[in-house]
Amino acid sequence: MISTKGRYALRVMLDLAEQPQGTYVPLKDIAARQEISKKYLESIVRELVRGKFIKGSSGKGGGYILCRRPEEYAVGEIVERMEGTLAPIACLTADAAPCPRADGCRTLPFWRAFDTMVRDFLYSKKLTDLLPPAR
Amino acid sequence: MISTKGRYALRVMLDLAEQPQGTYVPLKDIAARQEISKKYLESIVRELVRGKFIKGSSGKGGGYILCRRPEEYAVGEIVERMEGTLAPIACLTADAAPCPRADGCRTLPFWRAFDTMVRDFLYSKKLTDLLPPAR
DNA sequence: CTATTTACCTACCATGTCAATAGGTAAATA
DNA sequence: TATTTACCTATTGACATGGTAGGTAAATAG
Repeated sequence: MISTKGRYALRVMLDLAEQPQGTYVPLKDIAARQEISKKYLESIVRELVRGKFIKGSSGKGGGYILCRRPEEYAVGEIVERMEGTLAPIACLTADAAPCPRADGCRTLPFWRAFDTMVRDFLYSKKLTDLLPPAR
Repeated sequence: MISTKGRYALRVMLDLAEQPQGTYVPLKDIAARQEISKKYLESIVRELVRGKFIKGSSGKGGGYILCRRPEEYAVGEIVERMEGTLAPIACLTADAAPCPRADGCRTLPFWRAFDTMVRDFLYSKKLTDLLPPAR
């Protein structure tokens, strides 16, 4: 299951994509629109900043803004960043120790195929694919 | 991430599918072959019995046996049984409370499409698809 | 220069799940 | 009767989840 971190992050990104571009959007407003605790969103948004997905600006008139155009974000990279990995099993994470049973494992090729399918799907979808068509 | 419950259950089912059909296979042997704690496997196997995937027989000469032919099991039903759900988000579980934000939710249709793709994949794969071709 | 607004940071916490282990009882066979 | 096997309940330690509390730093408006 995708945790709230990944799901909320996606909603924040979509919220930003729907605001007038080029202006900073205060987290307070995002929290209100999305009906998510602002305090909790802070930790999520911080991670998005670290991942160079969005940029923050302090002080009056500050807030957050997208670093790229909405169509340049794949849903997969946002979710992957927040969840730490998209791998369905530990054996397929980037830092997984080589498994001695891997050679004869009946399930490994299956999980690999599953992993590939999930990644292809999530990385093929862009932020704009989740937004209403006309502006 | 798929938990060990789902992954181990799949390995147990495949192990049974690879043994001579029609004979009861002791859990001790499965645990040894799969290198999984027999004690832990007990809880997994119990769930498989409850789900009518396998059948147990006590006493000497006892063990576990498949209820159907290997090609009649979808991987998805095994994993779904063990994990409780295949849904990627809580909103899409069978017992989910209706969400008041569902109508305007930008992400719900996306997660629904994701869910459908995952289910289609997992239910299209049969046990025999994970086994070596010739016997 | 002061007040306000905003981002940004560290620490903490309650709850639940995961992955087991411990220690049995019941059933079937040799 | 002894042995083998399934089957059952309870417990545990570690960790992740989904937050909250209470600040500091930066930027702007007045």
